[in-house]
Amino acid sequence: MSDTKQKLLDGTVETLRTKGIAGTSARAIATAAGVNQALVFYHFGSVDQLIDAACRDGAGSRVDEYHERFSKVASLRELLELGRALHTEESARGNVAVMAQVLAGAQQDEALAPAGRHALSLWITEIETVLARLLVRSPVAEAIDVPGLARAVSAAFVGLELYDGVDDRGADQAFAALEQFAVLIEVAEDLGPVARRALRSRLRKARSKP
Amino acid sequence: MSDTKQKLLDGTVETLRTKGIAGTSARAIATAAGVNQALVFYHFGSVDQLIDAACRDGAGSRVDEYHERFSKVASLRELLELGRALHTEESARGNVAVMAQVLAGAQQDEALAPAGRHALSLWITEIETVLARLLVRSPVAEAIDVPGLARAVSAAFVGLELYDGVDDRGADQAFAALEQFAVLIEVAEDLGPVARRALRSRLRKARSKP
DNA sequence: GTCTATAGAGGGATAGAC
DNA sequence: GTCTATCCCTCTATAGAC
Repeated sequence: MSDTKQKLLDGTVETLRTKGIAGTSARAIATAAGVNQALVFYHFGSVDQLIDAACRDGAGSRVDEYHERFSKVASLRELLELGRALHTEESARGNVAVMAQVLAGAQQDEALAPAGRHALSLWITEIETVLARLLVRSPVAEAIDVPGLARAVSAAFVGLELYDGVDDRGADQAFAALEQFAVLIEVAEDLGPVARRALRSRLRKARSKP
Repeated sequence: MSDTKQKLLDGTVETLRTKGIAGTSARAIATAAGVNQALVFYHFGSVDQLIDAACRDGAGSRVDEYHERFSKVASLRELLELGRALHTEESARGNVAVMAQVLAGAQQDEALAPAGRHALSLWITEIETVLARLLVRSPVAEAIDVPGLARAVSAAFVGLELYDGVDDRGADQAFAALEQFAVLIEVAEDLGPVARRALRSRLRKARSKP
């Protein structure tokens, strides 16, 4: 990867973070990257294609970076704690914010949708793996579709990022409530055999008549 | 409220929905509203101020509209069902999508932040009221901060809206998982006195050493 | 209140020199 | 690969006629 191409990729992430999808133009990106504006089109064809590439590059390297920490998570509470840490760390570096901007742009711009979908899918896969590992043989996993839950958690994370941008105290409160939630599930995980059997039968009943 | 002002408010919502925050210009709004572009500035001063007004107007009337249905919700499962119905109905009319676009824009544009915060706060208040009513005297309410949970739910809803825009099948899966989740909590709500006492003591222990 | 016209900035994209 | 220069478009905002 040539130096200029990487500068443009990094400059795009930077611009999306600081100016949002509405302010991300070829000129703004080139300024952030410290290169000539015409190089956006020479190397990537169009602004949309550059955003696509930058989104994939950024999300890929960031997920790789967090992979080890995900793999060490041993409980739902720890997963929520990692989520909160990730939220804090990434607010500064801005990868979740970038994904939120691309997703917002992708609602109307078909060219951005694949990148947004792909970036989010990387996080979903990571979270799905952890959840599957944590919930194996638990009554919770019997009741809940884990891939679906991973998608809900990932989407919620993006929403919390946007909420944090307009009300950081409210977002803190939301994160705190979710951590209390994790405790609740862990308690359910750890029920004695009698309660567990009762829970299972209740869940079966609820699922058979949805 | 003059006819033109209302046309501009409606046109702004329409434009945010169909073109996103990046494509919402005075000209685009005026075209959608069927009025002259200069009237944006005559009536509202600037595009940002018009978006602010439109966001408040749209969210206010939509929350009013759903208020009765929220007040009739009798269980968490019904709340999730209403959430899913709301998501489906609003995908067409676009108020949640509009809020997502304003929140995305508000990350960088200080002028949009109050409107995004306000619109979301209306939904949060509604959900908080329902949750407080549903969880009164339940072991769940003892463990979880209800205002925080309402914020998490509302933010998650915005994230799911964005996710739906790039992967509607994945979003469906996420909603389904959350509905299964509600069943799980209802089961916990409905434990016998012995299990309930055990749950409480576990929660107390978990909270005392967080 | 509503219109036309326009200033002045910024946008995507390309041609062509180096 | 990189640069300047440029075309043509859209943008916000305002001035001024009606």
